[in-house]
Formats: sequence, C-alpha cells, structure tokens
Amino acid sequence: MAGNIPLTNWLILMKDLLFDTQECASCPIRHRAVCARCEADELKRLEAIKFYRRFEAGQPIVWKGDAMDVVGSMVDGVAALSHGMEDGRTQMVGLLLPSDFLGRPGRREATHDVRAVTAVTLCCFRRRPFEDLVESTPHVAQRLLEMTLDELDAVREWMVVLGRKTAREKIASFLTTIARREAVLRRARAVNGMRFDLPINRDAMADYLGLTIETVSRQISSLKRDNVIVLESKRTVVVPDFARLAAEAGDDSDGGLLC
Amino acid sequence: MAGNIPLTNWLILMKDLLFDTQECASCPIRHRAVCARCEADELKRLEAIKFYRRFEAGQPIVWKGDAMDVVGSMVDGVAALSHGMEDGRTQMVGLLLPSDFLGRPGRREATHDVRAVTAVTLCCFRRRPFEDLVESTPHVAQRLLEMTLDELDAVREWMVVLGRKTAREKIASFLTTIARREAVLRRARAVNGMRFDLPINRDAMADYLGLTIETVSRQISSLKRDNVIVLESKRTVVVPDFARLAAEAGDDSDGGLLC
DNA sequence: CGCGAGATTGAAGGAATTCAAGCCTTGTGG
DNA sequence: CCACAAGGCTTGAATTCCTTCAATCTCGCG
Repeated sequence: MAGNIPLTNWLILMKDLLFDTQECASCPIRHRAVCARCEADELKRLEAIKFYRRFEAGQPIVWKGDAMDVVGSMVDGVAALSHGMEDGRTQMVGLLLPSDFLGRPGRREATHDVRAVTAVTLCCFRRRPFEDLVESTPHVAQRLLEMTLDELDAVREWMVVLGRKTAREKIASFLTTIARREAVLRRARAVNGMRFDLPINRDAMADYLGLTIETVSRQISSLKRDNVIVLESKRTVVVPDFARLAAEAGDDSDGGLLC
Repeated sequence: MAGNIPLTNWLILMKDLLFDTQECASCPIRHRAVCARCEADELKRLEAIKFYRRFEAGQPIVWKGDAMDVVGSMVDGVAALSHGMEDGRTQMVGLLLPSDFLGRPGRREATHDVRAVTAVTLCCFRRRPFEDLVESTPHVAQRLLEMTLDELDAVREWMVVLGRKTAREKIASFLTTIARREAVLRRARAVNGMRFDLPINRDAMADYLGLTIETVSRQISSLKRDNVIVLESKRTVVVPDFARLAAEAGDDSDGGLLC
C-alpha cells in the first residue's frame, strides 16, 4: 500500500514531519516575520497554535472570495497575490517572499487569488486564535502594523513603476528590486558582478509589471544586447554594473545604496 | 495694521481659532479616523496633544525626504500623496480624504510628497508623543492597523487600474471610486442619477491614473458622448446609470453593491 | 473687456500589443 | 539512445492605443 503513494508525496510528508517538530527558536525567518518582536512567553503562545503547510509550485493557495480560516508566514518559497479581471487580464498585486505575512486578521474572505510560484512552506495559524492573539499580545500587533506599513510603501513604489515607467524601465526596476532583496537576504549589498536567479518566469513578470510576455522578452533581450545584464541561463542574471542597471530603472541616482 | 492682513488670512486665523477650541466629541470624522475606537480616557490623552493645522489649496504639506515631526488625520479637504521621478514624470500614490491618516509612526522621513489639493484641515499630533500613545493605547494601534490594511487593499485595486486597464476604463474606474466614496460619506449607496463633484482637476486625474491630461480629457469627452456620464460643469458629474458606468470600468458585475 | 489657467480637440508619431511563426530545453516513450 | 512532444521563451510584422505637439476653446476674475 505504501507503494501507492508517489515518491514526491513521501518527500512532502517527510518535510511536513520535519517542520512539525521544528521549534521557533531555530526558525529561519524568526527575526523578520510577524513574530519577530515576541518575548519568550508570547512565542510560546504562538508556537502552541502554529502548524506547517506545504504547497507545490503552481498550486493555488487560496482563491479570491474563499473563506480564509488560516493566516500565516512565508517560511520558504515564493507566492504571488493576483487580481484577475473576468476577461482574463490579470495583475499581480503582491509577491510574497520568506517572512512575508499572508492573510488579514479581521477579514474572513480572501481579497485576491494567491498561488505558489515555487514550492512554498507556510507557518500557519488558525485565524480566530490568531486574532485573539493580536488583540492580547501587543508585540504581534505592533510587528504586524510595521510590516503592513512597509508593504504599503513597497506597493506605492510599485505603482510608480506601473503608472509611469516604460517597458524597459519596468524590467530594469524589477531586476534591481530582486537584486536588492537577494542582497539583503545574504546580508550584503548589491554589488557589481552580482549573480541571482529570477524567482518567477516571464509570464509572472508580465503580470507583475503590467506588460505582455512578448514585451518582457523583448526588453530583456534589449538589456542583454546593451550589456546592462548578462544571462547565464534564462533565469540566471549577472549584473556587471549595478549603477548602470539602476539608472536604466529610472530611479533616483544613488544606485548601490540600500537599507 | 490689521489692514495689512488680507481678508483670506483673517478667515484662516478665524477658522484656526474655531478648530483650536473644537472638542473631539463633536468631530466630524470621530467615528472613522484613527481615534475611532478610543475610550473616553484614551480620547482625553489624544485631545491633550492634538492641534489643528490648515493648508490652502495647492500648498505643499511635506516634501519627500523632509523630517515629519507631526502626523495627523484629515478632517476636511483633499490631499495627494505623490512620487516624482527626476525627469518630471509623477505618479500619485495616495489620495487622502477626510478621516484618512497622514504620516507613519516609527519613521522620521516622509517617503512621498504630500500636497493639499483643496483647502485642508489636519488634526495633528507631534510624532513622538503619538508614537508613545500607539505603544500604550491598544485601541489606537488596532485602529491604525485596520486603516493601514484597508489602505493596502485600496492601493492594490488601484494597481490593477494602473497595470491592466485601458484609458477609458481608468476614467470610469476613477469615477466609480469617487461616486462610491461620496455615497458612503452620505451614508447612502451609489444610485442612478446621482451627482457629485470631482475632487481633483484633470491634471491630478492624469497623475492618479498614469495618463496624460489630454487622454483624460478625451476619455471624459468620449464617456460624455456615449451618455455614460453627463457633465453639468467641468467638475460636476451626473451618472444616469450606475451599472453602466461600473461596466465601463471593467469591474466584476455587481455594479451598485458597496460596503 | 481681456487675460490666463484649465480644458478640449486635432493630427502625427511612437511604444506596446496582437497575431503568428519558430526556437530552445526538458523529459518521456518507443 | 534518439525522436519527438510540450512548455517556456524569443523574434518578426502589422495594428492599436496612447502620447506628443500644437492650436483653440471656456470660463471666472481683476
């Protein structure tokens, strides 16, 4: 009977098991997630109600309008929030990376579709107990407010990209964003010669930037042709001169500077 | 010497005086602003540190990068958050209406330019005392989180408009948004035949929607020609059939439904 | 009245989309 | 082990929609 379960599912089960026994103290996103400011006792309360959930690449996490009975933190992987119009046009409105929070306390219905772009591990809490926790533990509420305000700032930057930048600038903006996030993750800064993988495919980039897939492809080719970037594979980017890329993005001067 | 002070300034002084003596209990935005959930004692603490400030139409409130030593609630008027690129392109990233909150606790520097679009009255708090208050009074923090999450949702809707809608749909979307806000303010719903004033001029609409002023003008004319809207003046709109307008906006069916 | 800011309209040009074809890469079955 | 199918990506040509540049209009106000 064990033979009936495909290998990949076994691996998922094993990974689930692994995470089930994982303690917050050793969590890779402990210092940036919604629990970042928690004291030991608060963390204990969170730990008591948490559970891990895993999604494979491409799998939907929730659909717009669905009841969301869990909220949670991205532990690993990439997920996309998007909003679809009924004629098929879609716009990505959020890109969830490790430590980002998914779901909204105080609202039952999902306001957007959420899909796992790569394999995703989510540290989940049932919504109701979590809401109680937000009410009663100020450090969770404070951190959540801080994260939401940061998200709002990021989304507003993104609006400038969507509303006012050319296709070439959009691509360059996306690349600098990813490069910077990558650098932060490595606790370094974006430097000349840095290499990184694109977290999403051309399709998702088009959704992110409000472009068609063809335009995305053409502009990437154009930046490559002009030696602003080097493509080691379709997904692997090398940036010979970061200031040059930043300039192509149309952002204010500073270039290498970041948080 | 009194003769040296222009009449308009006198009126401002008088209005300031009026507001200085105003009590929270009679505040028009009391039930929707950041203080909405406050108990009597919490309100007293807020009242102790608040003061009113007034800005004339067109006046800058803060510049990007400036130190912001006050935060506050919009009591009256309209203000625009916008982000300018150095070559002159600008994108509006927020439209502040009465009860909206301006400023971010926990950050000193303004992240965007803010400008009064109409005459604005702001209920201000010095940032530091307010931050202490956020730490110590859970109802302020909770309401602020709720408002920020609402703002995030609104901004994400707006991203779909910027990224995926045509110029005509953008204008129709803007009109439905304003119509709905107007209706909510009147504690009614958007109905056929409703009339409202546009809070901003064509220039600001272009900034809001990521268009040029000419395209805004053309699309308004086009909607007028097709009897989707009637213009009683350049700023006064009548919507004969609200469902029709909503359909032009490309939003999902429902039409008249709103919060 | 006439000025000027805000708004409208027209014509030409350009950037991104659409439609269509073809190219890599990966994986699967013969 | 090779062939070939399929998905992701690239490229080309034609078209569309929005912008740009320029001229004209409207309306409130000194």
